[in-house]
Amino acid sequence: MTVTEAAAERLIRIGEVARGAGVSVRAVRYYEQQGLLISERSPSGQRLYRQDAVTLVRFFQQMFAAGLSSRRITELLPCWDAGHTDAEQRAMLRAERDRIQAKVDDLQAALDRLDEVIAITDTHP
Amino acid sequence: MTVTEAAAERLIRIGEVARGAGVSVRAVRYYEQQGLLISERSPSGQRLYRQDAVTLVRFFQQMFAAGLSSRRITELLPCWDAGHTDAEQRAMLRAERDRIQAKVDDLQAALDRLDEVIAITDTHP
DNA sequence: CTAAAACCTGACGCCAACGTCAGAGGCAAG
DNA sequence: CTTGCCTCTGACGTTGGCGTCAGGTTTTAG
Repeated sequence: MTVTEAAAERLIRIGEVARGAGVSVRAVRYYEQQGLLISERSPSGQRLYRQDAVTLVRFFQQMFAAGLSSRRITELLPCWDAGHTDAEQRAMLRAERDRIQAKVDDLQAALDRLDEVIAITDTHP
Repeated sequence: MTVTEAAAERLIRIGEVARGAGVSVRAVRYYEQQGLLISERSPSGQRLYRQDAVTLVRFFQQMFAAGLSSRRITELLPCWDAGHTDAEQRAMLRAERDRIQAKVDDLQAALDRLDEVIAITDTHP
């Protein structure tokens, strides 16, 4: 692989991104609209993404599952991309972390209550 | 306390339920509309709840936080109320339990990723 | 008695992450 | 060439757990 080949990375279309990350094409368009993804356009107007977009979309899914909004994710993306962080971003990171931890605790408590009932209903069928 | 006093339990109005459980009055009405709560009515039409409605509402909040829908909760309420469970209900209980467990795992993974970044950004300020 | 606080029934609004439909191009294979 | 799949823009629909406003009755405190 030459340097010029490395520079001219292979670009992929939206369908490949979607299949690769296990989401819908619509979702990928939505992410781009929200500023989470950027794409070049082919002469005919089709979106062309870098290959790491797949990894990125998986990461978005994980953050969504953790309750972060797309807006919050865009605000925190520089922390990954560039390693750049200011005080505000570090504060947001910790706030989100604490929120998720609290959520984990809540879920664990709910889980315990369900397990109680399951134990009871299994011994009284 | 006599038997008749015990039978004629003190009933509370919707505001007391809401304050007691830390939710809005609107939320309590919504729960009733969804079949999660039952109430008698005063001659003038005001809702009168049993005192344990407060505990019940707190429980609903916990289940909502765990991702159960009001519909699902109504389907599982007999498991608490009467201790009655059929095969279908036991299956739902386990399904919800597994779903919550999976969610906990997802959140934990997200938490770990955030902690990674926090560690990095704290050492590279 | 009266004024404030609490309650009632509708009914519309909200938000976020998409789903879905319509109508119109674009692109490789046989 | 045409068939069939992929992609485009734009825009409305969905879901759930409420918030909120309107306009009216009831209860309670002083």
